[in-house]
Amino acid sequence: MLPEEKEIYFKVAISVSLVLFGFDGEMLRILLSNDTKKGPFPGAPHLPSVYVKAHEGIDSNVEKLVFLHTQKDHIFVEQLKAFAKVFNNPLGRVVNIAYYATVKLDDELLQYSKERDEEWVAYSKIPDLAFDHNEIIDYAKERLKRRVKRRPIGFYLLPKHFTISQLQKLYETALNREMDKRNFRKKIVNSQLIVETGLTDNSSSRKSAKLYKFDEEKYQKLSLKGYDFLF
Amino acid sequence: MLPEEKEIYFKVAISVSLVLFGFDGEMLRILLSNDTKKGPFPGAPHLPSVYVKAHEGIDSNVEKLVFLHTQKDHIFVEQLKAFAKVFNNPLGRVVNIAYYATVKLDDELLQYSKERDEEWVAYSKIPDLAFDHNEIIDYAKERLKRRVKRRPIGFYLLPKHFTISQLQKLYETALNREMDKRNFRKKIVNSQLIVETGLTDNSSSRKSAKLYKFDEEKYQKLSLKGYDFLF
DNA sequence: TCAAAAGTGTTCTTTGTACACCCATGT
DNA sequence: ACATGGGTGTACAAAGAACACTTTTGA
Repeated sequence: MLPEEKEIYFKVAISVSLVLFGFDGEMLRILLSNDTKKGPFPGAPHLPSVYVKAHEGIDSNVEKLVFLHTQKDHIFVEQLKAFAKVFNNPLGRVVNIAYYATVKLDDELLQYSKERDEEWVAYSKIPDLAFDHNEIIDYAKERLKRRVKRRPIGFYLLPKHFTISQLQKLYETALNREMDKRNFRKKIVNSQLIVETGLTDNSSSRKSAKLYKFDEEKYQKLSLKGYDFLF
Repeated sequence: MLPEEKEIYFKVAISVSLVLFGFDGEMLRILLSNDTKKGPFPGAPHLPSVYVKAHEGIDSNVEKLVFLHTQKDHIFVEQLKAFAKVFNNPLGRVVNIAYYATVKLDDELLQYSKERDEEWVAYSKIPDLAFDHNEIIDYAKERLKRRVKRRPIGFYLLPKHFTISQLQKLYETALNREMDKRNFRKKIVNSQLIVETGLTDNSSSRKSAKLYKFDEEKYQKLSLKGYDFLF
Protein backbone atom coordinates (compact mmCIF):
# COMPACT_ATOMS: atom_id res chain seq x y z
CA MET A 1 0.00 0.00 0.00
CA LEU A 2 1.38 3.39 -0.97
CA PRO A 3 1.04 6.31 1.47
CA GLU A 4 -1.24 8.21 -0.89
CA GLU A 5 -3.54 5.22 -1.07
CA LYS A 6 -4.19 5.17 2.63
CA GLU A 7 -7.46 7.03 2.26
CA ILE A 8 -8.86 4.29 0.06
CA TYR A 9 -8.36 1.82 2.87
CA PHE A 10 -8.54 3.62 6.19
CA LYS A 11 -12.16 4.69 6.17
CA VAL A 12 -13.95 1.78 7.78
CA ALA A 13 -15.53 1.67 11.24
CA ILE A 14 -15.59 -1.20 13.69
CA SER A 15 -18.65 -2.14 15.63
CA VAL A 16 -19.24 -4.88 18.12
CA SER A 17 -22.52 -6.73 18.48
CA LEU A 18 -23.39 -9.05 21.28
CA VAL A 19 -25.62 -12.09 21.31
CA LEU A 20 -26.36 -12.41 24.98
CA PHE A 21 -27.87 -15.74 25.95
CA GLY A 22 -29.75 -15.91 29.22
CA PHE A 23 -31.45 -18.86 30.87
CA ASP A 24 -34.34 -18.17 33.21
CA GLY A 25 -34.72 -21.72 34.53
CA GLU A 26 -37.30 -22.52 31.88
CA MET A 27 -35.90 -21.45 28.56
CA LEU A 28 -33.09 -19.71 26.80
CA ARG A 29 -33.57 -16.09 25.85
CA ILE A 30 -31.63 -13.52 23.87
CA LEU A 31 -31.39 -9.84 24.79
CA LEU A 32 -32.65 -7.33 22.24
CA SER A 33 -32.61 -3.53 22.31
CA ASN A 34 -35.56 -1.47 21.14
CA ASP A 35 -34.15 2.02 21.05
CA THR A 36 -33.87 2.46 17.29
CA LYS A 37 -35.91 5.57 16.69
CA LYS A 38 -34.46 6.52 13.37
CA GLY A 39 -31.93 5.29 10.86
CA PRO A 40 -32.39 2.64 8.22
CA PHE A 41 -34.37 0.28 10.45
CA PRO A 42 -36.63 2.52 12.54
CA GLY A 43 -38.31 0.67 15.34
CA ALA A 44 -36.67 -2.65 14.54
CA PRO A 45 -35.13 -4.39 17.54
CA HIS A 46 -31.43 -5.12 17.30
CA LEU A 47 -28.58 -6.73 19.13
CA PRO A 48 -26.79 -4.71 21.80
CA SER A 49 -24.01 -3.05 19.85
CA VAL A 50 -21.42 -0.34 20.05
CA TYR A 51 -19.12 1.46 17.66
CA VAL A 52 -15.44 1.16 18.48
CA LYS A 53 -13.30 4.28 18.23
CA ALA A 54 -10.41 3.80 15.85
CA HIS A 55 -7.77 3.85 18.56
CA GLU A 56 -9.57 1.70 21.13
CA GLY A 57 -9.17 -1.96 21.95
CA ILE A 58 -11.90 -4.35 20.92
CA ASP A 59 -11.79 -6.50 24.01
CA SER A 60 -12.27 -3.59 26.38
CA ASN A 61 -15.26 -2.45 24.34
CA VAL A 62 -16.73 -5.93 24.45
CA GLU A 63 -16.24 -6.07 28.21
CA LYS A 64 -17.90 -2.70 28.63
CA LEU A 65 -20.77 -3.74 26.41
CA VAL A 66 -21.27 -6.95 28.35
CA PHE A 67 -21.20 -5.13 31.66
CA LEU A 68 -23.55 -2.43 30.45
CA HIS A 69 -26.16 -5.03 29.63
CA THR A 70 -25.65 -7.52 32.43
CA GLN A 71 -24.17 -5.57 35.36
CA LYS A 72 -22.07 -8.67 35.92
CA ASP A 73 -18.40 -9.50 35.61
CA HIS A 74 -16.71 -12.82 34.85
CA ILE A 75 -19.11 -13.63 32.09
CA PHE A 76 -18.28 -16.20 29.43
CA VAL A 77 -17.67 -14.29 26.18
CA GLU A 78 -16.34 -15.52 22.86
CA GLN A 79 -16.01 -14.01 19.42
CA LEU A 80 -18.30 -15.45 16.78
CA LYS A 81 -16.89 -13.89 13.67
CA ALA A 82 -16.73 -10.69 11.68
CA PHE A 83 -19.72 -9.70 9.58
CA ALA A 84 -18.72 -7.20 6.97
CA LYS A 85 -21.10 -6.97 4.06
CA VAL A 86 -20.55 -3.73 2.20
CA PHE A 87 -23.94 -2.13 2.59
CA ASN A 88 -24.75 -3.20 6.07
CA ASN A 89 -24.75 0.28 7.44
CA PRO A 90 -25.66 3.53 5.68
CA LEU A 91 -23.14 5.56 7.71
CA GLY A 92 -20.34 3.93 5.80
CA ARG A 93 -18.46 0.68 5.69
CA VAL A 94 -18.67 -1.03 9.05
CA VAL A 95 -17.05 -4.26 10.11
CA ASN A 96 -19.28 -5.73 12.73
CA ILE A 97 -17.46 -8.15 14.99
CA ALA A 98 -20.03 -10.35 16.67
CA TYR A 99 -19.57 -11.88 20.10
CA TYR A 100 -21.75 -14.08 22.20
CA ALA A 101 -21.96 -14.38 25.95
CA THR A 102 -23.91 -16.41 28.45
CA VAL A 103 -25.51 -15.10 31.60
CA LYS A 104 -27.66 -16.29 34.47
CA LEU A 105 -30.99 -14.62 33.98
CA ASP A 106 -32.16 -13.68 37.46
CA ASP A 107 -34.95 -11.33 38.51
CA GLU A 108 -32.54 -8.53 39.17
CA LEU A 109 -31.21 -8.64 35.64
CA LEU A 110 -34.70 -8.94 34.18
CA GLN A 111 -35.70 -5.82 36.09
CA TYR A 112 -32.57 -3.96 34.99
CA SER A 113 -33.12 -4.82 31.34
CA LYS A 114 -36.74 -3.77 31.56
CA GLU A 115 -35.74 -0.35 32.84
CA ARG A 116 -33.42 0.01 29.89
CA ASP A 117 -36.22 -0.85 27.46
CA GLU A 118 -34.51 -4.05 26.49
CA GLU A 119 -36.19 -7.36 26.10
CA TRP A 120 -35.23 -10.97 26.75
CA VAL A 121 -36.82 -12.70 23.79
CA ALA A 122 -37.37 -16.46 23.68
CA TYR A 123 -34.65 -18.32 21.83
CA SER A 124 -37.18 -19.83 19.44
CA LYS A 125 -39.14 -16.64 18.78
CA ILE A 126 -36.68 -14.08 17.51
CA PRO A 127 -38.43 -11.33 15.52
CA ASP A 128 -37.08 -9.57 12.44
CA LEU A 129 -34.13 -7.45 13.44
CA ALA A 130 -32.21 -4.51 12.07
CA PHE A 131 -29.15 -4.95 9.84
CA ASP A 132 -28.03 -8.57 9.50
CA HIS A 133 -28.66 -9.31 13.14
CA ASN A 134 -30.89 -12.29 12.43
CA GLU A 135 -28.04 -13.90 10.57
CA ILE A 136 -25.75 -13.23 13.50
CA ILE A 137 -28.18 -14.84 15.92
CA ASP A 138 -28.51 -17.92 13.74
CA TYR A 139 -24.77 -18.21 13.70
CA ALA A 140 -24.62 -17.76 17.48
CA LYS A 141 -27.21 -20.48 18.04
CA GLU A 142 -25.18 -22.93 16.02
CA ARG A 143 -22.09 -22.06 18.00
CA LEU A 144 -23.89 -22.46 21.30
CA LYS A 145 -25.20 -25.83 20.18
CA ARG A 146 -21.72 -27.04 19.43
CA ARG A 147 -20.17 -25.56 22.55
CA VAL A 148 -22.79 -26.95 24.84
CA LYS A 149 -22.11 -30.39 23.43
CA ARG A 150 -18.38 -30.32 23.93
CA ARG A 151 -17.78 -28.08 26.88
CA PRO A 152 -19.70 -27.47 30.03
CA ILE A 153 -20.45 -23.85 29.20
CA GLY A 154 -24.04 -24.53 30.10
CA PHE A 155 -23.07 -24.00 33.67
CA TYR A 156 -22.43 -20.33 33.05
CA LEU A 157 -26.11 -19.97 32.31
CA LEU A 158 -27.34 -21.42 35.56
CA PRO A 159 -27.54 -19.99 39.04
CA LYS A 160 -24.85 -21.09 41.48
CA HIS A 161 -27.13 -23.78 42.79
CA PHE A 162 -29.37 -25.59 40.38
CA THR A 163 -31.37 -28.76 40.03
CA ILE A 164 -30.63 -31.44 37.49
CA SER A 165 -33.98 -30.73 35.88
CA GLN A 166 -32.99 -27.14 35.26
CA LEU A 167 -29.75 -28.27 33.70
CA GLN A 168 -31.62 -30.71 31.50
CA LYS A 169 -34.09 -28.05 30.37
CA LEU A 170 -31.18 -25.85 29.42
CA TYR A 171 -29.65 -28.56 27.28
CA GLU A 172 -32.99 -29.38 25.75
CA THR A 173 -33.59 -25.78 24.71
CA ALA A 174 -30.10 -25.26 23.38
CA LEU A 175 -30.08 -28.48 21.40
CA ASN A 176 -33.73 -28.27 20.50
CA ARG A 177 -34.65 -31.82 21.42
CA GLU A 178 -35.98 -33.78 24.33
CA MET A 179 -33.84 -36.04 26.40
CA ASP A 180 -34.41 -39.01 28.64
CA LYS A 181 -34.32 -38.08 32.30
CA ARG A 182 -32.49 -41.17 33.45
CA ASN A 183 -29.88 -41.12 30.75
CA PHE A 184 -29.29 -37.44 31.29
CA ARG A 185 -28.73 -37.84 35.03
CA LYS A 186 -26.48 -40.82 34.45
CA LYS A 187 -24.26 -38.86 32.12
CA ILE A 188 -24.07 -35.78 34.27
CA VAL A 189 -23.35 -37.73 37.41
CA ASN A 190 -20.70 -39.83 35.66
CA SER A 191 -19.00 -36.69 34.42
CA GLN A 192 -18.46 -35.71 38.04
CA LEU A 193 -18.86 -32.08 37.02
CA ILE A 194 -21.48 -31.38 39.61
CA VAL A 195 -21.53 -31.94 43.34
CA GLU A 196 -24.41 -31.94 45.76
CA THR A 197 -24.75 -28.86 47.92
CA GLY A 198 -26.93 -30.50 50.55
CA LEU A 199 -29.55 -27.87 49.85
CA THR A 200 -32.90 -28.41 48.21
CA ASP A 201 -35.26 -26.43 46.07
CA ASN A 202 -39.00 -26.81 46.41
CA SER A 203 -40.22 -23.90 44.37
CA SER A 204 -41.02 -25.84 41.25
CA SER A 205 -42.51 -29.07 42.48
CA ARG A 206 -44.24 -30.79 45.35
CA LYS A 207 -41.33 -33.00 46.16
CA SER A 208 -38.23 -30.96 46.72
CA ALA A 209 -35.26 -31.32 44.39
CA LYS A 210 -31.61 -31.55 45.31
CA LEU A 211 -29.54 -28.52 44.48
CA TYR A 212 -26.18 -29.09 42.88
CA LYS A 213 -23.27 -26.89 42.17
CA PHE A 214 -20.70 -27.12 39.53
CA ASP A 215 -17.22 -28.44 40.39
CA GLU A 216 -14.92 -25.70 39.08
CA GLU A 217 -11.73 -27.66 39.56
CA LYS A 218 -13.04 -30.61 37.59
CA TYR A 219 -14.27 -28.21 34.95
CA GLN A 220 -10.86 -26.64 34.47
CA LYS A 221 -9.32 -30.05 33.86
CA LEU A 222 -11.99 -31.17 31.44
CA SER A 223 -12.01 -27.89 29.51
CA LEU A 224 -8.32 -28.11 28.87
CA LYS A 225 -8.19 -31.60 27.52
CA GLY A 226 -10.97 -31.05 25.00
CA TYR A 227 -13.69 -32.62 26.92
CA ASP A 228 -16.52 -34.60 25.40
CA PHE A 229 -19.94 -34.02 26.77
CA LEU A 230 -21.77 -35.45 23.85
CA PHE A 231 -25.52 -35.27 24.05
CA MET B 1 -22.91 8.40 16.70
CA LEU B 2 -23.16 12.06 15.71
CA PRO B 3 -22.17 13.10 12.20
CA GLU B 4 -19.21 15.14 13.47
CA GLU B 5 -17.91 12.08 15.29
CA LYS B 6 -17.66 10.01 12.15
CA GLU B 7 -13.98 10.73 11.81
CA ILE B 8 -13.26 9.17 15.20
CA TYR B 9 -14.71 5.93 13.98
CA PHE B 10 -14.30 5.68 10.24
CA LYS B 11 -10.55 5.47 10.01
CA VAL B 12 -9.84 1.78 10.21
CA ALA B 13 -8.66 -0.51 7.43
CA ILE B 14 -9.67 -4.09 6.74
CA SER B 15 -7.18 -6.74 5.79
CA VAL B 16 -7.64 -10.38 5.05
CA SER B 17 -5.10 -13.04 5.95
CA LEU B 18 -5.18 -16.58 4.77
CA VAL B 19 -3.98 -19.74 6.47
CA LEU B 20 -3.63 -22.06 3.51
CA PHE B 21 -3.26 -25.70 4.47
CA GLY B 22 -1.77 -28.03 1.91
CA PHE B 23 -1.16 -31.76 2.12
CA ASP B 24 1.62 -33.25 0.02
CA GLY B 25 0.83 -36.91 0.70
CA GLU B 26 3.23 -36.99 3.61
CA MET B 27 2.46 -34.04 5.79
CA LEU B 28 0.44 -30.90 6.19
CA ARG B 29 2.04 -27.62 5.25
CA ILE B 30 1.13 -23.96 5.47
CA LEU B 31 1.94 -21.37 2.85
CA LEU B 32 4.09 -18.41 3.90
CA SER B 33 5.19 -15.35 1.95
CA ASN B 34 8.70 -13.96 2.18
CA ASP B 35 8.41 -10.65 0.41
CA THR B 36 8.56 -8.33 3.41
CA LYS B 37 11.50 -6.14 2.57
CA LYS B 38 10.70 -3.27 4.85
CA GLY B 39 8.07 -2.25 7.40
CA PRO B 40 7.95 -3.23 11.04
CA PHE B 41 8.93 -6.85 10.44
CA PRO B 42 11.59 -6.75 7.73
CA GLY B 43 12.40 -10.16 6.40
CA ALA B 44 9.88 -11.95 8.58
CA PRO B 45 7.68 -14.41 6.73
CA HIS B 46 3.96 -13.79 6.96
CA LEU B 47 0.63 -15.17 5.94
CA PRO B 48 -0.67 -14.33 2.48
CA SER B 49 -2.68 -11.18 3.08
CA VAL B 50 -4.34 -8.30 1.33
CA TYR B 51 -5.81 -4.97 2.30
CA VAL B 52 -9.45 -4.53 1.42
CA LYS B 53 -10.54 -1.24 -0.09
CA ALA B 54 -13.25 0.42 1.95
CA HIS B 55 -15.95 -0.09 -0.65
CA GLU B 56 -15.08 -3.64 -1.62
CA GLY B 57 -16.62 -6.92 -0.57
CA ILE B 58 -14.65 -9.17 1.76
CA ASP B 59 -15.65 -12.42 0.14
CA SER B 60 -14.50 -11.36 -3.31
CA ASN B 61 -11.16 -10.32 -1.85
CA VAL B 62 -10.82 -13.65 -0.10
CA GLU B 63 -11.61 -15.49 -3.32
CA LYS B 64 -9.06 -13.46 -5.22
CA LEU B 65 -6.46 -14.05 -2.54
CA VAL B 66 -7.08 -17.78 -2.56
CA PHE B 67 -6.87 -17.93 -6.32
CA LEU B 68 -3.73 -15.84 -6.42
CA HIS B 69 -1.95 -18.31 -4.18
CA THR B 70 -3.40 -21.59 -5.41
CA GLN B 71 -4.45 -21.03 -9.05
CA LYS B 72 -7.40 -23.21 -8.17
CA ASP B 73 -11.12 -22.64 -7.82
CA HIS B 74 -13.67 -24.46 -5.67
CA ILE B 75 -11.43 -24.44 -2.65
CA PHE B 76 -12.80 -24.96 0.83
CA VAL B 77 -12.57 -21.60 2.64
CA GLU B 78 -13.94 -20.54 6.00
CA GLN B 79 -13.55 -17.50 8.19
CA LEU B 80 -11.61 -18.03 11.39
CA LYS B 81 -12.24 -14.79 13.17
CA ALA B 82 -11.27 -11.14 13.29
CA PHE B 83 -7.95 -10.20 14.87
CA ALA B 84 -7.92 -6.56 15.81
CA LYS B 85 -5.35 -5.67 18.41
CA VAL B 86 -4.76 -1.94 18.35
CA PHE B 87 -1.11 -1.80 17.39
CA ASN B 88 -1.00 -4.68 15.01
CA ASN B 89 -0.01 -2.56 12.12
CA PRO B 90 1.96 0.70 12.12
CA LEU B 91 0.04 2.11 9.16
CA GLY B 92 -2.99 2.59 11.35
CA ARG B 93 -5.71 0.57 12.95
CA VAL B 94 -6.30 -2.55 10.94
CA VAL B 95 -8.90 -5.23 11.48
CA ASN B 96 -7.45 -8.39 10.13
CA ILE B 97 -10.07 -10.96 9.24
CA ALA B 98 -8.42 -14.35 9.09
CA TYR B 99 -9.57 -17.17 6.87
CA TYR B 100 -8.31 -20.65 6.33
CA ALA B 101 -8.49 -22.83 3.27
CA THR B 102 -7.43 -26.31 2.28
CA VAL B 103 -5.76 -27.29 -0.94
CA LYS B 104 -4.25 -30.33 -2.65
CA LEU B 105 -0.54 -29.72 -2.74
CA ASP B 106 0.58 -31.06 -6.10
CA ASP B 107 3.85 -30.51 -7.94
CA GLU B 108 2.35 -27.83 -10.13
CA LEU B 109 1.33 -25.77 -7.14
CA LEU B 110 4.67 -26.32 -5.40
CA GLN B 111 6.40 -25.02 -8.52
CA TYR B 112 4.08 -22.04 -8.78
CA SER B 113 4.62 -21.07 -5.15
CA LYS B 114 8.35 -21.40 -5.54
CA GLU B 115 8.33 -18.96 -8.44
CA ARG B 116 6.44 -16.52 -6.29
CA ASP B 117 9.03 -16.81 -3.52
CA GLU B 118 6.52 -18.42 -1.22
CA GLU B 119 7.16 -21.43 0.90
CA TRP B 120 5.11 -24.40 2.06
CA VAL B 121 6.31 -24.80 5.61
CA ALA B 122 5.73 -27.96 7.64
CA TYR B 123 2.73 -27.75 9.91
CA SER B 124 4.84 -28.53 12.95
CA LYS B 125 7.72 -26.19 12.12
CA ILE B 126 6.25 -22.74 11.70
CA PRO B 127 8.89 -20.02 12.22
CA ASP B 128 8.35 -16.66 13.88
CA LEU B 129 6.11 -14.57 11.69
CA ALA B 130 5.28 -10.92 11.23
CA PHE B 131 2.41 -9.24 13.11
CA ASP B 132 0.30 -11.69 15.11
CA HIS B 133 0.38 -14.30 12.39
CA ASN B 134 1.66 -17.03 14.68
CA GLU B 135 -1.39 -16.57 16.85
CA ILE B 136 -3.59 -16.81 13.78
CA ILE B 137 -1.96 -20.05 12.71
CA ASP B 138 -2.40 -21.57 16.16
CA TYR B 139 -6.04 -20.67 16.00
CA ALA B 140 -6.34 -22.15 12.52
CA LYS B 141 -4.73 -25.40 13.60
CA GLU B 142 -7.23 -25.79 16.38
CA ARG B 143 -10.06 -25.15 13.97
CA LEU B 144 -8.72 -27.66 11.49
CA LYS B 145 -8.43 -30.23 14.25
CA ARG B 146 -12.04 -29.81 15.19
CA ARG B 147 -13.30 -29.70 11.62
CA VAL B 148 -11.40 -32.74 10.56
CA LYS B 149 -12.99 -34.64 13.43
CA ARG B 150 -16.55 -33.76 12.60
CA ARG B 151 -16.65 -33.21 8.89
CA PRO B 152 -14.89 -34.88 6.03
CA ILE B 153 -13.01 -31.75 5.04
CA GLY B 154 -9.86 -33.81 4.94
CA PHE B 155 -10.88 -34.89 1.50
CA TYR B 156 -10.33 -31.40 0.15
CA LEU B 157 -6.66 -31.81 0.94
CA LEU B 158 -6.14 -34.99 -1.02
CA PRO B 159 -5.74 -35.61 -4.72
CA LYS B 160 -8.79 -36.95 -6.55
CA HIS B 161 -7.52 -40.47 -6.11
CA PHE B 162 -5.79 -41.39 -2.91
CA THR B 163 -4.82 -44.39 -0.83
CA ILE B 164 -6.17 -45.07 2.63
CA SER B 165 -2.66 -44.69 4.00
CA GLN B 166 -2.47 -41.16 2.65
CA LEU B 167 -5.79 -40.34 4.23
CA GLN B 168 -4.60 -41.77 7.51
CA LYS B 169 -1.39 -39.77 7.40
CA LEU B 170 -3.41 -36.65 6.85
CA TYR B 171 -5.53 -37.32 9.90
CA GLU B 172 -2.49 -38.20 11.93
CA THR B 173 -0.77 -34.92 11.11
CA ALA B 174 -3.84 -32.81 11.65
CA LEU B 175 -4.68 -34.42 14.96
CA ASN B 176 -1.08 -34.89 15.97
CA ARG B 177 -1.35 -38.50 17.05
CA GLU B 178 -0.90 -41.94 15.65
CA MET B 179 -3.76 -44.18 14.78
CA ASP B 180 -4.29 -47.87 14.39
CA LYS B 181 -4.36 -48.95 10.76
CA ARG B 182 -7.10 -51.50 11.15
CA ASN B 183 -9.39 -49.31 13.19
CA PHE B 184 -8.86 -46.42 10.81
CA ARG B 185 -9.75 -48.45 7.77
CA LYS B 186 -12.77 -49.93 9.51
CA LYS B 187 -14.11 -46.52 10.33
CA ILE B 188 -13.49 -45.03 6.93
CA VAL B 189 -14.98 -47.98 5.10
CA ASN B 190 -18.02 -48.02 7.39
CA SER B 191 -18.60 -44.36 6.74
CA GLN B 192 -19.04 -45.21 3.06
CA LEU B 193 -17.50 -41.88 2.19
CA ILE B 194 -14.98 -43.39 -0.15
CA VAL B 195 -15.33 -45.71 -3.09
CA GLU B 196 -12.74 -47.80 -4.89
CA THR B 197 -11.63 -46.49 -8.25
CA GLY B 198 -10.26 -49.81 -9.48
CA LEU B 199 -6.91 -48.09 -9.91
CA THR B 200 -3.79 -48.69 -7.88
CA ASP B 201 -0.81 -46.68 -6.79
CA ASN B 202 2.62 -48.24 -6.53
CA SER B 203 4.78 -45.19 -6.10
CA SER B 204 5.13 -45.38 -2.37
CA SER B 205 5.50 -49.06 -1.66
CA ARG B 206 6.47 -52.41 -3.11
CA LYS B 207 3.01 -53.81 -2.91
CA SER B 208 0.61 -51.56 -4.75
CA ALA B 209 -2.19 -49.82 -2.89
CA LYS B 210 -5.78 -49.40 -3.95
CA LEU B 211 -6.77 -45.91 -4.95
CA TYR B 212 -10.03 -44.57 -3.64
CA LYS B 213 -12.09 -41.56 -4.41
CA PHE B 214 -14.43 -39.66 -2.27
CA ASP B 215 -18.20 -40.13 -2.71
CA GLU B 216 -19.45 -36.57 -3.16
CA GLU B 217 -23.11 -37.45 -2.89
CA LYS B 218 -22.62 -39.24 0.40
CA TYR B 219 -20.52 -36.34 1.58
CA GLN B 220 -23.24 -33.81 0.90
CA LYS B 221 -25.70 -35.79 2.97
CA LEU B 222 -23.35 -36.29 5.87
CA SER B 223 -22.20 -32.68 5.92
CA LEU B 224 -25.72 -31.43 6.21
CA LYS B 225 -26.84 -33.55 9.07
CA GLY B 226 -23.86 -32.67 11.28
CA TYR B 227 -21.90 -35.74 10.70
CA ASP B 228 -19.69 -37.41 13.27
CA PHE B 229 -16.36 -38.66 12.15
CA LEU B 230 -14.86 -38.89 15.55
CA PHE B 231 -11.27 -39.94 15.64
C1' DT C 1 16.12 -62.71 0.81
C1' DC C 2 14.62 -58.97 2.97
C1' DA C 3 12.77 -54.48 3.80
C1' DA C 4 8.67 -51.71 3.41
C1' DA C 5 4.14 -50.76 3.07
C1' DA C 6 -0.61 -53.13 2.16
C1' DG C 7 -4.16 -55.45 3.87
C1' DT C 8 -7.13 -58.07 7.09
C1' DG C 9 -10.69 -59.94 12.23
C1' DT C 10 -11.62 -60.72 16.80
C1' DT C 11 -12.28 -59.70 21.53
C1' DC C 12 -13.21 -56.72 25.15
C1' DT C 13 -14.68 -52.45 27.08
C1' DT C 14 -17.16 -48.39 27.01
C1' DT C 15 -20.91 -45.70 25.80
C1' DG C 16 -25.44 -44.83 24.21
C1' DT C 17 -30.35 -45.78 24.18
C1' DA C 18 -34.80 -47.41 25.17
C1' DC C 19 -37.89 -48.02 28.56
C1' DA C 20 -41.68 -47.75 33.48
C1' DC C 21 -42.54 -47.28 37.97
C1' DC C 22 -42.60 -45.46 42.88
C1' DC C 23 -41.92 -41.23 45.92
C1' DA C 24 -42.95 -36.98 48.40
C1' DT C 25 -45.87 -33.37 49.08
C1' DG C 26 -48.90 -29.13 48.31
C1' DT C 27 -53.46 -28.35 46.89
C1' DA D 1 -56.94 -38.31 46.59
C1' DC D 2 -54.55 -36.68 43.04
C1' DA D 3 -51.56 -34.04 40.22
C1' DT D 4 -46.86 -32.61 39.74
C1' DG D 5 -42.26 -33.06 39.19
C1' DG D 6 -38.27 -35.95 41.63
C1' DG D 7 -35.82 -39.81 41.53
C1' DT D 8 -34.12 -44.59 40.26
C1' DG D 9 -31.96 -49.58 37.20
C1' DT D 10 -31.61 -52.86 33.61
C1' DA D 11 -30.90 -54.93 29.20
C1' DC D 12 -29.57 -54.47 24.55
C1' DA D 13 -26.98 -52.25 20.76
C1' DA D 14 -23.29 -49.64 18.92
C1' DA D 15 -18.89 -47.87 18.81
C1' DG D 16 -14.14 -47.58 20.26
C1' DA D 17 -9.62 -49.60 21.41
C1' DA D 18 -6.16 -53.01 21.66
C1' DC D 19 -3.77 -56.23 19.28
C1' DA D 20 -0.28 -59.58 15.15
C1' DC D 21 0.29 -61.75 11.23
C1' DT D 22 0.40 -62.60 5.98
C1' DT D 23 1.09 -60.59 1.29
C1' DT D 24 3.49 -58.44 -2.49
C1' DT D 25 7.37 -56.97 -4.82
C1' DG D 26 11.38 -53.77 -5.89
C1' DA D 27 16.02 -53.45 -4.53
